[in-house]
Amino acid sequence: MPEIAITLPDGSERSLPEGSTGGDLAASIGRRLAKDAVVVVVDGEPRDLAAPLADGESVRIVTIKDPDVAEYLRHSTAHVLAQAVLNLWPGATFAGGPAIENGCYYDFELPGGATFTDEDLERIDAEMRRIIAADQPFERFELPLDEARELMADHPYKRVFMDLAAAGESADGEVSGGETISFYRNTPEFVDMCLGPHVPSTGRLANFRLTRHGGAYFRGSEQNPMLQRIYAVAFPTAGELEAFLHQQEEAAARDHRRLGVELDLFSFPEEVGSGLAVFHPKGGIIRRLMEDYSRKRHEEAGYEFVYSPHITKADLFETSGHLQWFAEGMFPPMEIDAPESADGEGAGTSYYLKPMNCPFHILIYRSRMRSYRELPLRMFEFGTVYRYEKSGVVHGLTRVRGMTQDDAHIFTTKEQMADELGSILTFVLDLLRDYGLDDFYLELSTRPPEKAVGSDEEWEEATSALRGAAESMGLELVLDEGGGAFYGPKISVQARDAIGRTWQMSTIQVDFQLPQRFDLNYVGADGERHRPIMIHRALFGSVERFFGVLVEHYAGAFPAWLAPEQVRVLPVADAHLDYALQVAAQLRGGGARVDVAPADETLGNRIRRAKGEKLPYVLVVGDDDVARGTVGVNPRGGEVERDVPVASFAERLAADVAGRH
RNA sequence: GCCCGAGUAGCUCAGUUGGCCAGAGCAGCUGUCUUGUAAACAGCAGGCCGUCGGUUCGAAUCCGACCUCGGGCUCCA
Repeated sequence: MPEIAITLPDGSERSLPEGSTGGDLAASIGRRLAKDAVVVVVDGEPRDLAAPLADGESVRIVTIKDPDVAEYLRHSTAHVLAQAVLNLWPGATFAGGPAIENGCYYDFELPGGATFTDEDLERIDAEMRRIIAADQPFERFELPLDEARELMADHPYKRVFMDLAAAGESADGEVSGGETISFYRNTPEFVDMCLGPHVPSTGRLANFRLTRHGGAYFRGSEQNPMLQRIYAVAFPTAGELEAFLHQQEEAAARDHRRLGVELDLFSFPEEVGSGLAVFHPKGGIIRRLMEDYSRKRHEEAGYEFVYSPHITKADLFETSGHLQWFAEGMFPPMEIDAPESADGEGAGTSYYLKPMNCPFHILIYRSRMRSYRELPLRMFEFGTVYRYEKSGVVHGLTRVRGMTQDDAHIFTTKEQMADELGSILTFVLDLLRDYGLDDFYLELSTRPPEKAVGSDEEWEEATSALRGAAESMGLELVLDEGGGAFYGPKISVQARDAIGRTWQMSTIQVDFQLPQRFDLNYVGADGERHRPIMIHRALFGSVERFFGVLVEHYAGAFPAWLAPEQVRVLPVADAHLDYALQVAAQLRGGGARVDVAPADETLGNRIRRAKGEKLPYVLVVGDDDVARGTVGVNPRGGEVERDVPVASFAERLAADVAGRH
């Protein structure tokens, strides 16, 4: 029998009979490997274990232990999900079902426009486990386009994918544009169109959980019908699934919406309106400290502070272009002196709530002639803006309709731009670190393919300046090709929090458009007028959002410098109250935020309350302390210490605050 | 904006197929207790059952609209 030669990743060669598959290869190496093999990667291309190998190919066997394997498991899990739904809902049809981070989803259309319920997920889960227990094989086959369309006669969305691919357009990875269409068959009844590869059989899939269901537009467009999507998470091992679910629980316990209520930080009164927050006194302390520190650092970094009103006449946003491009995201206008109240003479004036601060800062710039000697000119404002976010997107403090941006606009010459971008980025990252975030990556968004203002040279110059600044930070840089706004490229800073979630924080955006629209200029050393370049820069993004991120990052346990109440002094009995008040006064004299909880309740209960409120320090004072001038220190997350002199505790607290711990 | 779900006391939740006075725990208040490190005891008070309309002899419960919240899609200048 003729043999083929296969190269393995370690460079060694193996001979196998012609027609051997990846599975045969694994079996020829070892029984254990054959059992653990999931797919093979042939000359860089993933394939099914059952696909025949050819002479001279390089093959890597992907096993259950391989980090790449999750993607295949997830994709195969999606097929099982689809089969389960089609089994349970005769007449249902299905659209796309890709693997995604941590799992997969599948989109369906149920007969009669039905939707899924939570109970349905349980039924589907049970059916999926039945399919997995049956250990159905994934069998690949290919058909020419016309036969493929025939096979999917009952599934119009699948045929849309085929047509898209045939027309050379993106089919969302569901099908490629070749001569034939590939399918996978699990049972005589269930076939799904798919590029593959898949695990050899459904028995390999066990560690999944259905998580959510909801509506989703076909191919993500509001123009298309809404399908019903089911999400699953899936992992190679039960341990990974458990770990993931545990992490989800941990994240839920940190949810700033929940902690905001529990810790009495902020609320969203229904009477005020959706997406409009009020900050309670404890949240107010944190917010003020955040803002104060930011102001101090901005002042040191050469920013000048400006202020602007919350509303303005429509003209300003006509000039800026906001009404042309973003009117949908703005609150509707207030009509002042409308025609009916002005005896029909003349049009009324429209005032808008501002969605951005930049036009105001531009007017300040333009209020007089500017010299190159003034540049870079850095204007900073905690500017409150209002955006009419769509009703379905408002979410806690992270997506609101009224927010305060820590907004700065920097006007520079073209020559200064690169240096300025570098120092802004350094400034931003340093400041974020002071707030306790220290794990970042950067994203560079470049010119969008279609609409864009500014010349190619300008884009190139600004983009490379941004890239240079980003690279000099020594951080991971992700390219977001074509993801920039039409008016200029940008860098966004993504921060990973204490449990590894990423949040988009600061953005640094170059703007070619507004200096033009407002005809900004400065007089250069040559006596000629030149156009400045404008950089938009927000560090927190919005104070509200950053507040929410910090709540989640710290799980509500704010470091001493931000904690609303840093210390609570608990007298053991009434007899020790005077001493407790004295200790509190002494600490307060050093600038600490201290309260005393009198002995109306048991000590244990007062400790419990203070712990629930996540105070950095609880001090207990009794007879011994009164006698010796000491305190008992019960630090958050630490061991109780007795007989600590008040002065040394005060020093410790001061050190915490100074070190932002 | 679209699809699904939910709104009962400050918070977390019970409230059977529509049937008198709507319940609990925690929090709050008042007493008693005076305590050395995560829940002392007793009592009191607290709700137009999200809002408006409808069905009904009768609505927290059924129907509709609206508001708000949660999940998903789209969006996030």
